[in-house]
Parts: sequence; structure tokens; C-alpha cells
Amino acid sequence: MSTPVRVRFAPSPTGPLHIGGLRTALYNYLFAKKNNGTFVLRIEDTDQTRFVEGAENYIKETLDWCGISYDEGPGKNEKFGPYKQSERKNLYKQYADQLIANGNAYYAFDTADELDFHRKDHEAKGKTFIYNWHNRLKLKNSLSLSAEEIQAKIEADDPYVIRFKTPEGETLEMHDEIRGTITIDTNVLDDKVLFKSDGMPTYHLANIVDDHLMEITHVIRGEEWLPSMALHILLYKAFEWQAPKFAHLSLLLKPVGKGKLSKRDGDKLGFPVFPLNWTDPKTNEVSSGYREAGFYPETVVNFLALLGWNPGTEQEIFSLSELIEAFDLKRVNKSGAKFDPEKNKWFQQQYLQQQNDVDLAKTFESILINKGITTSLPLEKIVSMLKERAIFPADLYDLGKFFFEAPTAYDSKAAKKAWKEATAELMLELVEKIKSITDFSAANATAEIKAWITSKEIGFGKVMMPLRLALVGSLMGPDVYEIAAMLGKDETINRLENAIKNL
RNA sequence: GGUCCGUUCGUCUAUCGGUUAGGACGCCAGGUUUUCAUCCUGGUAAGAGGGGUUCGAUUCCCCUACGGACUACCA
Repeated sequence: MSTPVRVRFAPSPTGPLHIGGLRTALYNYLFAKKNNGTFVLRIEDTDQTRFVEGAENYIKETLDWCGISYDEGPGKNEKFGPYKQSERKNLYKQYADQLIANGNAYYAFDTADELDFHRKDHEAKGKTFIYNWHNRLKLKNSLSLSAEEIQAKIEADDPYVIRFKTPEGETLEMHDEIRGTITIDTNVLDDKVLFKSDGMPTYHLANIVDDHLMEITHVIRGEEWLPSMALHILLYKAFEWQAPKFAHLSLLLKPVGKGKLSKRDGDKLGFPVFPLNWTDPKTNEVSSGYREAGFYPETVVNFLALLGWNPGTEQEIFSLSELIEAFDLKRVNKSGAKFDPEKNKWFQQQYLQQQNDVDLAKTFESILINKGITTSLPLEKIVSMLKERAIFPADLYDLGKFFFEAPTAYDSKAAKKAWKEATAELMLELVEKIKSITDFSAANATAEIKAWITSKEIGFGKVMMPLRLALVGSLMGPDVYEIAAMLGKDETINRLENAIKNL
């Protein structure tokens, strides 16, 4: 019996979750479910200055929309709660103190200005300022100051931080589930701040303490944390806790140009970078999301899963449960993946085609109602005719509005191609022919009109194209007889007469 | 600048030393649909460069180049 798998997704509520963050959540979820484990949501809000109203709800709503449900989290099955670090605030200081007591951490009194000066000064000399073993004794901290000085400062309420005392001269060999062995010399690490002067822990401390307390077995997170892995492992050692396994996911890159996909890209790239619409509470600026753009959650989940992971087979369309079944951390790629909006659209198209006509008809009906259109036409049938041309549900309207409204204008290119000198006269004859057809079903209309065309010994195109133009307004869309039958004999004749008049 | 990570068609990727380097998106061509789309068929296109190791390297090692992340009392 191995210990049960527990993973966590630990976002910071500093704004909307972006698509890369969603992928991290998804991989955590897939890994947990694949291993009959627990998926935990933890909100890392230790930086009060960056807190953004609504961000936490946004994260929850996103996970909910995608069907990625967490087993434990704020307000849900709080076995190891609370799950918001701001509500765990009082927990962390004792751990920082513990590290001071066992000699793995120390108080530091350097002000932000002083450190800033050092950094700039070093930079000017072409060097890098690192707060660590080689200079910590020259700075203002509990390692360099005398016991009396320290005591005095603390009693005088001088602000201080607690820094980790990075061990000197060790070569750390670490294991990453995706990347294998990573080695680092501890001498190049800096003495990171663990506890801030505002009484809050930094990410590093809170993260390690919470992962330990919440019994997290696997830390699956973005590659931006890879440089911190050494610190985290050193912290586990300092606490004498068993470290979880680590897996660092490669980043999602912009489709064009350089760099990682970031929140600031917003809509600039021509596609959403957020799962849901987001309104900035300060500026009221709206960033568009996949949901509102008409994508299905299945599309987003499927596409994201395959960006950086693949099952080793040629299957590309996966339901969430199929993803769980197939998922394996070992098959996650090391290199960054560019986000390709075109392929994303292809997935959406695939999922739209999978929708059944009954459901799609309901969606279509609400779109029509929004446009102020009510109809007695059978929407299910219409949807089945239009579907294969659509990518998003909203496309159905553009593709099929001619069913509900007669064309008010004709596509000029199409008109030029379809409507010639003799066409009006021919259409007049067609109107008479149609009037004579008693059974105006698609099948019968097809047969009768085809026979009529054949008897006149003219090309089919000479009749079919103008007829389509008259009914639709352009040379696109489903089978023209199907359209005619759907519109009915009277409306078909109406539209033909309109076209004869206007063209 | 320093540290770490990465590098197969334009993009996402397969390949556990021996393959005509496979698939998908995109694009192009043809067919089906007397329209458009769908669909089908075919085509286009890749191992960053240089050294090793090996009978044999896309695959293992090193160097270079390029890309990325990190380098805050942010996460």
C-alpha cells in the first residue's frame, strides 16, 4: 500500500486565471483522478497588496465550467482547512521560529532601500547582488549583529524579515518527475525571505508548510517554479519533513513572436487567453473568454490536455474521463508549447459536430429569441442541415437566417455568376412549374424540377444557381430543394418573384 | 550579467540506437456534393550547428547557437 495521492492547485487570486493556469489545474486533476487521489484547491493570497476582487470566484467558476471539480477547497470538505492562506495567517510564524531555533533561518533588519542600494551598486559594477553566505555577515541580521543589538532592535519594534540560511557548498541533486535529475550548487542560491515584515509568510514558506500539513504527495506546477525547487527541497530538509514529488510543467507560449502566453496578452493576439470573460474591477475593461466566445468546455479541456502531453497513440479527441484514463505524467513534454488557435478551432468544430440535433436546436432557439425571431419551423431539422457548416453554435444564425427572413440583398459576386440575361424569363417559367407541383416535399420537388430542366434541355446550373440565389441571397448553404421544401411552396415562389423584380 | 530548463515539418507531436522519420492542425491539388461546407484521396514540410561514443545516431555525451524561465519583504 502506497500513501494515497494528494495534489493541489494553488493559484493566487490576483486576477483571472489564464489558460496556462487552467492547464496546470487540469493536469493536477487528471493525475489525481487517474491515481484515485484527491484534488485540492488552495488559494494563495499571502500578498494582500495584489488581491483582486472576484478573482477567487473566477477560479472556482472556471474549474466548474470545465468539469474539473476539486475534492477539498475553500468551503468544501475542509478536512485540512482553511484552504485560504490569509485565513491560515497565524499558523506560519511558529514554523519560521522553528527554523530560527534550529539554526536554519535568521532575522534580517536591512531595509528595502538598503537592499535596493546594494543591488544597484553591484549592477553598476557589473556584478549581481545575492543575499547569501558570502555577504550575509556584512549585512544587518541576527548572524552579524550581537545578541544585545538584536534584542534592542526587536524590542524597539524595528521591522524585520526572517530569511532562510541557505546551506553552503552543497551540490543538490533533485528529481523532477518530468525532467529527471536536476543538479544545483547551493552556493548560487540566495537567502530567501520566508517571513515578511507585515507578519505574513512569503509564498515559499506558506507553500511548504501547507503542502506538508495538507499531506500533498505530488507538486505539479508551472516551470516558473523550477528555480525555486532547490529552496523548497532545502526547506523540507530543514524541517525534517518528507518532501513531495515534484513535476514542473513547461509553459504555454504565444502562437507568434516570443515569450510565454501571459495575462497581459488579453485579446491582443486575436483569441482569448482566459477561459471566461473577465471584467477588471478597477478599469472595467473586459477581457474575452472562451466560454463567451462560443467554445465548449470539452474543447478547451481537450485541446489544453494535448498541449504538452500526448497518450502515445494517435487518438486526439478525448472526453474528460478518457483523459483521466490515459493520463500519465511520464508522457508530459519538457519543452514549451505554442498555443495554436487554429487547431483549437478544429477541436471546437469536432465537438460541435458531435452535438445532437435536439440539444443544438435548443441552443439555436435561444439564439433566435435573442435576435427577436420566433418561428414555427422545425429547428431540429434545420440544425441538422446547417450543422456541418458551423464551428460555433452562434454560426447557425449566420448560416441559416435565410430560413426566417427573405434575403434583402443579394451577394453581388454570386449574382453576377448566377443571374444572366435570360435568367429572369427562365425563373418566371420556374415559378409556373413550381405552382404546378402539388407535393412540394424535397424529394418530389427534386424529381419534378429536375425532370422539367431535362425536358428544357438546358444546364442544371442555369436553374439551380439563380434559384439558390433567390432563396438564400448567396450561393451557399444546404441542398436547395431541402431549403425550398422547408420554406414551402408559397414562400419559394415569393422569393423567386422578388429576385426577378430586383435582379 | 548569473543560475536553471529546453531544442523533430509553420504549429502540436510519435520515435524507448537500425524506420522510406509516423500522425494531427494549417496550406495546396483532386474527387464527392451541379452551390458552400462536410467528407474522401493525394501532396507540401522536420531531427539547430559542430564535435565525439558506436558497426550504426533524431535517439547517448560534450561544445556552440538559439529559445524560455528565474534572478522582489510577488506568487
